[in-house]
Amino acid sequence: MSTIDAPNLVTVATPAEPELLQNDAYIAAQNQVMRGRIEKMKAFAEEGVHPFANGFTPGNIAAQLQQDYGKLSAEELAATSIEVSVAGRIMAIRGFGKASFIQLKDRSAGIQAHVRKDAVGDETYEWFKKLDVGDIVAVSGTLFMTRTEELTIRAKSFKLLTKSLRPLPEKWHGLTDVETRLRQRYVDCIVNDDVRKLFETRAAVIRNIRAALDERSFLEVETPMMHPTPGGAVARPFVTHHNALGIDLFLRIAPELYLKRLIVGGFERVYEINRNFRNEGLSRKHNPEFTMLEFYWAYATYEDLMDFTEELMSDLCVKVLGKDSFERNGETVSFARPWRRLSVREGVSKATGVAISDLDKREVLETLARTLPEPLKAETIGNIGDGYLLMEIFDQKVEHTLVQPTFVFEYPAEVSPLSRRNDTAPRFVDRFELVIAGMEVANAFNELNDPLDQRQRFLDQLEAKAVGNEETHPMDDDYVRALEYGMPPTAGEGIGIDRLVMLLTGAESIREVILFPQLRPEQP
RNA sequence: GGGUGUAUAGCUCAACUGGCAGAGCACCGGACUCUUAAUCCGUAGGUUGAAGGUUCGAUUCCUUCUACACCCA
Repeated sequence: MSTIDAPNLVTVATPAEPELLQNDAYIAAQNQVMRGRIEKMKAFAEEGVHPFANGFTPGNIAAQLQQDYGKLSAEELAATSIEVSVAGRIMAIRGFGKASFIQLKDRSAGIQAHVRKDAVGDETYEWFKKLDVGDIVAVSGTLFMTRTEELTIRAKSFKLLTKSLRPLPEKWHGLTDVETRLRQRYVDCIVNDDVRKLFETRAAVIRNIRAALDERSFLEVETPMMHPTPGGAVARPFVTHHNALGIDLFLRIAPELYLKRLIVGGFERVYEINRNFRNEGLSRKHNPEFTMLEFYWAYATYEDLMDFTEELMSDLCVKVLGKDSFERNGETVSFARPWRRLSVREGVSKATGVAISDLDKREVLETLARTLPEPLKAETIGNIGDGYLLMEIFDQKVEHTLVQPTFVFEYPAEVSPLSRRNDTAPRFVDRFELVIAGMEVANAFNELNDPLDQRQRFLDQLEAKAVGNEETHPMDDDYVRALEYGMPPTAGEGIGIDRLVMLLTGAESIREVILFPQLRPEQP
């Protein structure tokens, strides 16, 4: 157990003083509170107390102390005389003249300390009174229980570790302004415990997914983030430039084609959890960089992936939330298996009242497309194929109505340039998307491994682009070359980690589950 | 890209129809040795997001810009 050397506050003879500390103009430019804290910092430094001391190792963390001793009675605790030391940020100071309570917070939890003048000495107590909410300090002493039954450290000594110059937000209302919370996420994390919890949950989600895949002999790999050809999805990429090579590169929009190259390479089961970048609008569901899991599984089918996804996610839900359901927008979303499986045409048929067989008729699709909530322009309708029309109708009429986890399958081949065709209905591909609470959470399919079909699909995409469709996939000759060596029959899936975390944490916006979401630069 | 709204002290918010810019908390000073938003007394703290305009006078009305939120594309 570490102890704090007395005298408590003196750590070095004379701390080096930054030039700005002597710059009156700089100090005068700060607000009242900061000026006061800079003056205190100066006073500490002048007395040889380093305001940014180093080299203290806490012997305990608050949560462990609370767990081990928080339930003992005052008498039991008094009998033990436990010596502890903690380090943390001062979140509150309640002074009573010759004694004070301070509330500390470390990475694990909060704990209270009681500092008495007669216990630490007059001089030390005078220094103690110069501490501010926000300062980071070390405290050592013995544990006792207050009359209100709060576990408390009876301070024998304390030490300033880090002087805080900026005041924290108000203790009662806290920090609520969304812009400030996101721009100064560090402050958000200091004062909003829910935010810290959310990101612990996020880490648990990723940890559990990784464990589930590792258990099943999937190999975690890292593929390029900078692509010469932006592929694996259809989205506008960010462009960057490599000086030495003299070429433009694209931040990846998906790792898919590289992971499948690795299936060709013989790994058979691979996954990657990392960022994708898409140069598109920002919204509650979209951040330009977002985290995807993609995994590829040789000798499995997309039906195997439905089973696996159900299992993975319902287990994950129980591990993270302790139950297999949660509330969202006033409805209970249940992750209990099995999950609904719905074909695109079935969904559209139910939503529109049109018979499934009629959804193969061009004029029926065109009529539906003209009567959507956001009707397609006549020009657009004329330019796009049946599959695009069908999916547009599905997206507008069906997707947002799917609250419970639903595997939507039977996608048109023309909107799925990388998926394997269905053996009995080659207009469609063996693909599903998982929709939960109206959000696309996963996308999976049997991988197209026929190199000739793949080349033709890329060519079809080029043709679609030539007639004005902006959302098309570019040709990737090397990927086709890889397929020409032979890729075993494989199913692959992508899961949007941010959206999954949104569901499991109740977050309404993707920005809440990303530590530093993209914002416009602040005004200077 | 379009529409609506918001921007005032470190934080959370007021300021009626255009008439001296305020409160709570935090800060600073004082009292107080079991508090939990501690309490009590006192002081101080402002480029009202930015730039223009109207007016005797603008936080308030007008224009433009910036950021953020929500809705839509």
